Amino acid sequence: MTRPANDDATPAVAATGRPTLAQVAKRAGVSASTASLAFSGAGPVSDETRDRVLAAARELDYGGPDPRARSLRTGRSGIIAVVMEERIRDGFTDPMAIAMLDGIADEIGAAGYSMLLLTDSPDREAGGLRDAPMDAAILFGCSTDLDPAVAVLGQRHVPLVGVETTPRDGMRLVNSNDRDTVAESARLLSELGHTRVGIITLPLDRARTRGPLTADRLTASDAYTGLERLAGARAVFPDAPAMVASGSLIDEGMLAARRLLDQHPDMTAIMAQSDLLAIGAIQAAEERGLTVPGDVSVVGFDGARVDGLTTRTLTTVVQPIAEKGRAAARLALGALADDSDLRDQVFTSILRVGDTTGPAPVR
Amino acid sequence: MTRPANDDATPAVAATGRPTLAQVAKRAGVSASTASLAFSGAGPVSDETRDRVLAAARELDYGGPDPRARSLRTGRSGIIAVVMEERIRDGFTDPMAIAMLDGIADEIGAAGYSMLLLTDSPDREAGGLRDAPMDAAILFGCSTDLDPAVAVLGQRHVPLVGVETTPRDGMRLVNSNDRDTVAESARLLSELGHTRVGIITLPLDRARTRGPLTADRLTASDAYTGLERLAGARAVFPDAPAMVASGSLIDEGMLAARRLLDQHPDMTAIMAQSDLLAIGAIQAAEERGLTVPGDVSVVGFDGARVDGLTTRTLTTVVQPIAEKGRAAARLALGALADDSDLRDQVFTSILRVGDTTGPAPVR
DNA sequence: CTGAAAGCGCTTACAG
DNA sequence: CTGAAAGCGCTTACAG
Repeated sequence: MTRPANDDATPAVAATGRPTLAQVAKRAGVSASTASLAFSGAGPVSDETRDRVLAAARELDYGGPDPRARSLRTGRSGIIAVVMEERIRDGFTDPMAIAMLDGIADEIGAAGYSMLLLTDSPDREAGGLRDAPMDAAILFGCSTDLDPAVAVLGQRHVPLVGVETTPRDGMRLVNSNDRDTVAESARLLSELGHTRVGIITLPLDRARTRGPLTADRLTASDAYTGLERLAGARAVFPDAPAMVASGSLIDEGMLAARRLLDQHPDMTAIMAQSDLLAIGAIQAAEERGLTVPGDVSVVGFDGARVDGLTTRTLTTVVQPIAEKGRAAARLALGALADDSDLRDQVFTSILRVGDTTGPAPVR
Repeated sequence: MTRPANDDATPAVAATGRPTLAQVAKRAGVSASTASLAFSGAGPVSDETRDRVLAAARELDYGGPDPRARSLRTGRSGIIAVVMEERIRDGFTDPMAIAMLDGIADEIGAAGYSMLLLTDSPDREAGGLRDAPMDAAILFGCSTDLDPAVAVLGQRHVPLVGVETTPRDGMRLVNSNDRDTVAESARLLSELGHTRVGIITLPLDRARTRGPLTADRLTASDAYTGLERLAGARAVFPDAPAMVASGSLIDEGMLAARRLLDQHPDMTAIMAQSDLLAIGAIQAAEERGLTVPGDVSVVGFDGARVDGLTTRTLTTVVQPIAEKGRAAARLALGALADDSDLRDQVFTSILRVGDTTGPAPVR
């Protein structure tokens, strides 16, 4: 196997240092078009020719067509961005976020796309929302303050899909009927005789401020998920006091429940906006000698398996989280394919009664 | 403000449907080069000209230069890939993975780069490792079976950084001295009089097979992290029985510890390869009436705060996980900048003695 | 089945 | 401070 001399006008090495398709074609003695076809399989190429091209590629250590050039030419980058509003650490603290991401990755990967993880900081000078290549974007998080990101991406004409967000022009939506299902779980409590009920909410602002939910904070918030679930609870218990957590964490649930129980010692039920918060609430109740559900009933939200806690079955709302992720991905992919029957999707969550709710105690 | 008529040869609308820089330049009455400069700020442009260009962009609803074209021209995509060997759900179950990703995102974002999340399936037809645009890649996970991914990426001439992986040609490394620190924690146990010690390891194969660690499984495994930590423990306790967990989870720690304690009722200490596994081991001990550290000492690894468990301080090895992520990102970024003082980095983890270890009980 | 040509949308020397 | 020209590396009609 002697290597043919490099005796042509094409530069021996591209500016980048990597070999190019043109060089491979030349060495294989075919045109660039044929070489391209040999790699993509998009057109008819004889086996013999294809072998020659692939051999030449091997000899030149060519790793395949450059995705940058390809994406310019085809108009597709093969990238779907997932935009979260917070740092990775915060966003992924919530197991629900992971599960949803998993659903997204699943569907996107199957379609040959990759997932770009972006943080919502439109002020950042370069990179990120403003500059990253993407064919579509999925926005999610705890749903506060998405507007700047939407503006930047909208101006770039990137098709947008929102998960659990306020409806917006030109943005497809994936939601679930949280408000209704939470109301249903509130009615369950009501039927069990509970009247003094407390609420623990997800973060309601970007700063994740912890503390009692005042009227001011309520009007100032646009955290879709938290507000929807709150509305569901208050549809049944209009005056229920609420404590805002700074994240979906067991520790936060404990903190919030302690304050709730301090301020309202006669409280007989707690509605938490996530399972982790609910577990924290149970721990807080138990640490002051209250039994669940004997003295206090606790309702959660999510229906996730929680690592390390196999002892009890939470009364909770089970949401199809991975399926929501998959639906968001399909919507994003569909927007690229100009799929005309793209429609907003509303998923149904289901109330699952476990062993953490019971009749209100008679005092 | 009347809009000038479109009276030129440039097509009114690009093939993609989005306006182009050329159209903006034309409308502003400047050359494409000047328009480009107005956006990038890379050269001198008079304020007046820049304003005209930006105004034209606004009128045409131009969202800024197309990243695809830019990246072809500049040779940079602005993307750093992070490659995990498993599905998102599995990879991110481990809070350590999240913390590291956070460190990576931090550093990458500050440099104007974005993070592409890839799963290691080199067999996938399109997309992913083979086709996604990227300027460099960081590989991590529980470190099994990275070779195919490395081969694909290497052939594409993508600079590679491995975190906790076996050294490989042409790949920068970020590691920590796990083996030594685990050995140190083993010596602590030894000095406390423990001789019958059990080990709970991280997954040792891709399938995350759970169960006793046999000689066969040991030789078959190439899970860098787990093997290193195992070697540290066995340096002090050569014959310590080990149980392989299928993930870094409290539940898994419980399962493994139960089996360990069943098979070796006289065991007085358990070394777990993660804090979550250690917490599970504590729960397993306590559920059979053993006290920690009275009857059984437990050592962990990671030094992470675990949500919902504020009651005790684990004896563990604290590793600078986010810092490792940042270092990996700097290495990747450095490779792009042809930074010549790029060197493999070895971090130091530190043994932190908590309240889960004590003298071996006299029986 | 193969090749010649055009062009995706930009940025960067270079000249003025 | 501004413009004309070249070219990044591909893929896709189109013609043969």
